[in-house]
Amino acid sequence: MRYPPEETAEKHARILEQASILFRERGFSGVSLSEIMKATGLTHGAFYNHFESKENLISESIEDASAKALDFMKESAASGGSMTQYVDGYLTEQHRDERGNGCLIAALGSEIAREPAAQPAFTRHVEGTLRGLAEPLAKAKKKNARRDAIHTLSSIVGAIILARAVDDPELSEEILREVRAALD
Amino acid sequence: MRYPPEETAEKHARILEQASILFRERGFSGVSLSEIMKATGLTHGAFYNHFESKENLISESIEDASAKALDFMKESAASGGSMTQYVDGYLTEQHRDERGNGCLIAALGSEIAREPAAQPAFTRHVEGTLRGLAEPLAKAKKKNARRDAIHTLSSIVGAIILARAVDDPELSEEILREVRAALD
DNA sequence: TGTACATCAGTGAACGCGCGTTCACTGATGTAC
DNA sequence: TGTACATCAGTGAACGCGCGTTCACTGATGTAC
Repeated sequence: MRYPPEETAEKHARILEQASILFRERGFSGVSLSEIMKATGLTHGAFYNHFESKENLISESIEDASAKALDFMKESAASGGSMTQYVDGYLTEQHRDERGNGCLIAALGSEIAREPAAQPAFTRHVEGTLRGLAEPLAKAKKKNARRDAIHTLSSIVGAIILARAVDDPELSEEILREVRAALD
Repeated sequence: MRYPPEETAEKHARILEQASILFRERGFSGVSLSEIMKATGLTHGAFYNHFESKENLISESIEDASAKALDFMKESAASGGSMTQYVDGYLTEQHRDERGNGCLIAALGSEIAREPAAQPAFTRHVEGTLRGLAEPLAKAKKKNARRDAIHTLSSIVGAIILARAVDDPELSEEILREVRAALD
């Protein structure tokens, strides 16, 4: 059945959005195309009208999620948000528990190395995030802006991964709290 | 065919070792039991003479790899190794490229949250690593030994994950170098 | 010490299952005249 | 403006494949007498 073009484009966007949420929640191999299509409200067969393959969807969904995340970062920087504010918002229990809508790097970082198709978009995302962190520091005439951005990003990504991996709620909270304190 | 008990125990240990290498290289769902058994020099059917299930193997292999890693850490601390030395050895291109023999936390951290069976052993491993990092600091009468250990572990885990994920060799080296510099 | 039998860690075929992908078919939308 | 046809994004059955797991069978080792 044929559909109006804007409806098709909207479905394409919805597939990308659901895919990027589910991938962050359960990893690339932990989510099937059927699940993604069901979450979009379609059946699995329709997938290939929108994408060439699962690999293709993976890289497009990272591109999409990255663009949204970098836009968000720029907005918050434009409205005067500091790096400390960004860090404090990042290292929260809410972010820890909302994998699907959270940081791409923390959710998929260790799987990206095994998905060559996703690496270019992911690398651009990391570089964009580093620039977003370093820019305000450089403007404030801080020394070592780039180094601080790299170290801060490594710290908060590592901290969220540890806080998510660990079984013990107290240890998990301690990790978030102490890394927040260390970076303030 | 029956085998001498020591031979059976040795095969059990070899399965654990190969599994922990392959899991670190390609993730839990990226490795099949057949591959692990082939790496051990056996056929897949023999697996169930040694383990109850794949889930069971996952948690035992983490326990095993954790014990080895913590032993190594204690030895290097006993022979006078400082935290800075540990960090500098951790943030190397060699460690980045040798996933299979490298840090458990960096290789599997973001997958552990989806493998409940593996969480208890992993949590003990994180706690043990933090203690191994904090102890020398506390002995040297440093303030905030625990906080520094948590922040340092988060930083180096995050840095290795970023350095592995990124496509661009220069950026990858820059991440390792700058986080080393920031922690010295 | 020798014989008979139980044990049990191997082998490899077979199982059901879910996956990514393909395909024949449907029918509303857009286009040509 | 009305009719005839091409388009194409859906549906859902079907494909081959690799997975985790099971099972009948094998035969050297350990045990009982």
